[in-house]
Amino acid sequence: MGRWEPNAVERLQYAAVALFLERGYAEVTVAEIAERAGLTKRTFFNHFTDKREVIFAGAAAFEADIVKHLTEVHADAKPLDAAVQALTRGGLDLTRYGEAACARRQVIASSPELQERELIKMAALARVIAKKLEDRLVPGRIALFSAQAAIAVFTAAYDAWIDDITADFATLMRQSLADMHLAIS
Amino acid sequence: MGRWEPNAVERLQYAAVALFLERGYAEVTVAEIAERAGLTKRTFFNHFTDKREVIFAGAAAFEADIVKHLTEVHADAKPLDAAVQALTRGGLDLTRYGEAACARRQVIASSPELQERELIKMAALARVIAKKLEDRLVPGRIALFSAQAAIAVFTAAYDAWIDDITADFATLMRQSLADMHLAIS
DNA sequence: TGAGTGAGTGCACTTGGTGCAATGACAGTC
DNA sequence: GACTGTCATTGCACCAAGTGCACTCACTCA
Repeated sequence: MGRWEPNAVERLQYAAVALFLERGYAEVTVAEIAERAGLTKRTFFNHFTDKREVIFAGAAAFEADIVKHLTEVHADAKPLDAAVQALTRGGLDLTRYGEAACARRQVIASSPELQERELIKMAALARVIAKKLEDRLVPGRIALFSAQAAIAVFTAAYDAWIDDITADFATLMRQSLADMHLAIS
Repeated sequence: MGRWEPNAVERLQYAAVALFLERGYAEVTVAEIAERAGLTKRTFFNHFTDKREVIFAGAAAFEADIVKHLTEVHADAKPLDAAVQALTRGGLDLTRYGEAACARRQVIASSPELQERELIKMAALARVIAKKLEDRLVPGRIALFSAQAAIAVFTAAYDAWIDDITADFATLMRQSLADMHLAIS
């Protein structure tokens, strides 16, 4: 593979997921990922700030997608409902990448280091959602609680969807939200 | 300081917090922490699995404390109320260590790495609480949502208490819980 | 007094991660 | 066709986190 093959980032992500599935996150070195992608360790760190990040490169796009959906939700929706609607639409966008999503989820589930990173990405997403809710004049703490609850609803629904990839994601979200209401009531 | 001075773990924790406050988490090496504690880097890693963990050594005790309080909550309390009561009592136990808690919080707030670790500790605590709620015959997903909501309530109240260490923690928890109910309703 | 225990140590090693200078494929310009 | 600039990629040296293993040595107890 020549020095100037295109799509270095995609090749690194693909190689990383494949190797993590084969041998487990901790057993794979960055040098091995880079080698499989026909690149070097130095190039890996030009594209990703650390080893975990190769799995979370899509998070920024997902966050942007959620924010876009959130701006399109009817202005007088209650904050929790607004956040849940945006996450439902964002989740539906994700369901296009079914098999890749499963592989990714499996890798994350196998490594505490990756779970840490996922939690902080979700926490950051919650803060962004909360900020957008504040733009709708929702008080700060109510906005944050709504966003956090919506993220919890989304995470539960997404896990359920990974368990049965043929299920309808919007339905899973409705069920998850109903359970959240039962839990808080 | 001789080789057999007692309280190696406490000395390492104390040295770590002091150095992190002085120069920031990332700028301090494990070797420096160990040196200030009169020990070596190797000994540090005999006591803590990694550099972050020196800040979270108390988490296991806190978790055990919460579980104990939870078992003492009246059996027919609603799951969210049960979890919130247990976390309120656990939080009150924490308020004894006021100044140390502030320093710790400040260190964590200054480092994304430490925030990641804190999030996973809280997520683990939520799972433990959820499991105990399931022992009360609360359905799995309701239990998890209740526990996560209670943790969110606790975190908000704890942050408020750090802002004003003279405030009554139980009152802050009540206010935080009320806001959570407003957010979900 | 001598064996055993266990906390602490020294050392070599792997791996994640960074700074810096060099390379070389490509585009555009004269 | 030579010249120039750009930028992804690379090589290299280096630091710090973390580990395995053998060793030391203060203390205990028979």
